[in-house]
Amino acid sequence: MSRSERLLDLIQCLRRHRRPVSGQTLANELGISIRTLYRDIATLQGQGAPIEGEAGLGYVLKPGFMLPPLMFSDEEIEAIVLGSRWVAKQPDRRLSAAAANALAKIAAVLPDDLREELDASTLLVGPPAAAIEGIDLGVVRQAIRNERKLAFLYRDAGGAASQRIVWPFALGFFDKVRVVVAWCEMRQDFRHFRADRIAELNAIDTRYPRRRQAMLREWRATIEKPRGS
Amino acid sequence: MSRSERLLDLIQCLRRHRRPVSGQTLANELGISIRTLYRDIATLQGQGAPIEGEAGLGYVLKPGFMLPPLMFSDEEIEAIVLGSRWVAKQPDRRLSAAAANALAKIAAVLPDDLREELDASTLLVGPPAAAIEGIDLGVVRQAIRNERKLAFLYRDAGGAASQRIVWPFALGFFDKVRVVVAWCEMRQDFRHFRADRIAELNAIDTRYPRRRQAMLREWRATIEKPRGS
DNA sequence: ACGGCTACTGCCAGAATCTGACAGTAGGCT
DNA sequence: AGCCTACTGTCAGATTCTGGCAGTAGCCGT
Repeated sequence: MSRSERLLDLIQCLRRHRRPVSGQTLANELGISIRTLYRDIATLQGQGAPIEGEAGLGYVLKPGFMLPPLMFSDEEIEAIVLGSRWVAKQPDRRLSAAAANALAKIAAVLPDDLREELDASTLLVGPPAAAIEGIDLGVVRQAIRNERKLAFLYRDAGGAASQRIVWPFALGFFDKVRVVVAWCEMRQDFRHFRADRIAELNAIDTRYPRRRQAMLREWRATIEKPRGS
Repeated sequence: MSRSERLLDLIQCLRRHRRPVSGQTLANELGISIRTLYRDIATLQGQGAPIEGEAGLGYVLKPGFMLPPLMFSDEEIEAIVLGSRWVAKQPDRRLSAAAANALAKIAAVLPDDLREELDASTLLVGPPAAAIEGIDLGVVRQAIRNERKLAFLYRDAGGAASQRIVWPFALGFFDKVRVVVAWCEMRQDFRHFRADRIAELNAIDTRYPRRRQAMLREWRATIEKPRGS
């Protein structure tokens, strides 16, 4: 196996183990000596891979995704750029910043003439959906990722307000509104909450008792065979 | 310079030259012998790069973008995936297919557990903006890329129809409608055309006399200091 | 404070790979 | 027919990679 292939394999190995791994273990998995492993790690770090080693513990790959070399067609890259621009205009600040960063990273590796074409690109996205949301959707996304409960004050369509504790598992992006999809403890059922009607949002540190993916599947089943509308 | 770096350089070289380049030229640019160049080309082709060589002509890189290894944070990859999903739901069939392909390519290189997370991802995009456009926006995008004229029948807000010949240079994606931005030969001015009011679209094979980017800049200047609205 | 585990570096000889040169085949272009 | 080019095989020398050894330093539990 060539060295460059092995370096990619090494990243995959590090991703498999979430906890710190000793260099010796990695060397065994790759079939190389410990000395060579140290050299490989140094090479990867030199190329910017966020690998951390601590004496007495082992190596960890800081969260992040290393994409290996990939081929995209013109239209595929156009699609990615257009999509990222759309996300960049969303009101969710953290996500929008992430989209802008991703765009910058992609632009940075394109040759000059193509970068210009992207900068002055011909696919434009309309103005941000001017939904004024008082809450930070980043909190919601984090709660979803970590399967944590959320508490907030909800003002429904009629104007009546109620305090809710919910188990969030999805976030929907519609034309004008963003919707938190969650299990509502009060109603004991799946409910959708428009982000612009949520106030006093607080993350609760307790994990909710079900798996996010299972809830998502169940919820999908209920909306895919609708009986009413 | 290490071999793997040189391979990336080789791709950049091929991208710079749009027309076929002889192997000898490339070898000179990279400072290697012609024999080694052949080996490098073979290696790249083995890794899937779309390089074509023809005897008597030279090498061409088929259009497409090879992205070198890139690091993205969790949120950046979430942003890219969400954006691509949005594009995948757009009515422009070719672009939407491209977005789906790009998503598949990204998913293919992620380790299993992360791929699952993406598949059952928690960021959803609402139903496609149900604008029924009778025309193929792919034709418009291609005309923009190649700086070619377009002819179509346009029905304006009042219902009056007129035959137009325009120089398209941008495509705007708004909440519900897509808008072609172009110089209108009839009005001798910049005009916006809603895609759902365009009929009998035909690409014309003649190039329009101005540069797309210059028109885009000029048009931007006119809308950034609006006097009316 | 101690020993065990680990990350990390410098060094060196053998192994593996890469490289350039030459010779030769085959295909496109004028 | 002649020129340019892509491509392959072979081989010796240059380059790089690799594994083992020795040594330094940091984290950990006892």
